Amino acid sequence: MREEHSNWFSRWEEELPSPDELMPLSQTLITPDLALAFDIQNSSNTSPPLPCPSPPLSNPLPGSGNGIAPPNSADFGDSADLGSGAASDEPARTLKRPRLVWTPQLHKRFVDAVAHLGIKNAVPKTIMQLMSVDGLTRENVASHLQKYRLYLKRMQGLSSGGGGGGGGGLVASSDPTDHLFASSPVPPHLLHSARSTSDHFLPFVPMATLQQHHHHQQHMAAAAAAAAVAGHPQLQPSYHRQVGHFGSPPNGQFEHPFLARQSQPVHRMGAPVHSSIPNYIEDLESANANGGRKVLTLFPTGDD
DNA sequence: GGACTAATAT
DNA sequence: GATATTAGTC
Repeated sequence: MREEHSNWFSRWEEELPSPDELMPLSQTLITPDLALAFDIQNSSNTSPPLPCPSPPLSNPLPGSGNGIAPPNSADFGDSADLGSGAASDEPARTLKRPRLVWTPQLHKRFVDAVAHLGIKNAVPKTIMQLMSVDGLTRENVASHLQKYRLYLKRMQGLSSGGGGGGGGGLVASSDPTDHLFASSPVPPHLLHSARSTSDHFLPFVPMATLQQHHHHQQHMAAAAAAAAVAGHPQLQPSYHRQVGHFGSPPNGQFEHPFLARQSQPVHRMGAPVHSSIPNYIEDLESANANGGRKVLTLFPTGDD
């Protein structure tokens, strides 16, 4: 029974798409037209070599002299309407980003991050950093986290035999309810109601790297985790936030998915935790959802 | 002021 | 129903 713990993660890890599988996809959606329209050239690419092997930590500081994509550039309200000239320039900071769609893969990554952090330390900012998905904002994560917590709550209620409510005989097994959530296994320790950092389940998060002088407020554990996440110089997963805006390649360069594939020496140690969370690509889909809203879909390549 | 959560809006 | 946005709080 206890073995299940190491089991679930092992299985889970296996399920995780390998770096190879994850890389592709990316701008496949950027049609030649778009590229032309924006004068985008596929020179090599600007993204960092990313020799980072294990943890998906990264230092989310755009300011780096990378020359990579600045956090957010213009985002056009209507991508299709190149002519609109809305954001071609660089105003855009104020424009709204496309609605994010949580694909199963993206959600999986999310769960992975939460699992690694432990529900207690799993707060939007930290999760976001761990996921290191470009274009993903704290708000995105916060919103999703809110829903996810609700889901966990429900799960607990159901499995706890509480069932008092009109559950009837419904057990977790038969709940097609949250399709998305159901798509990813919920780490057992998440259901047990938050343990603490000291829990035997902390994957990486080397406290040794604490170098951030956090101010006050909030528990140190969270800060520690965050610091660890942010304070890893060598681990630079994928960091470029250029979501939803094909339009303004900061450097006028776009990296090619296939070209940019980072070689991730996924070395798995005995430890069940610490899967390498590679990189995700985003992809913009103009769905005429609401009065001309666009839908942003960050999706990984590889399938599940 | 930043970040978190819960509530509410779209 | 899924996300985004707002509001209150720490």
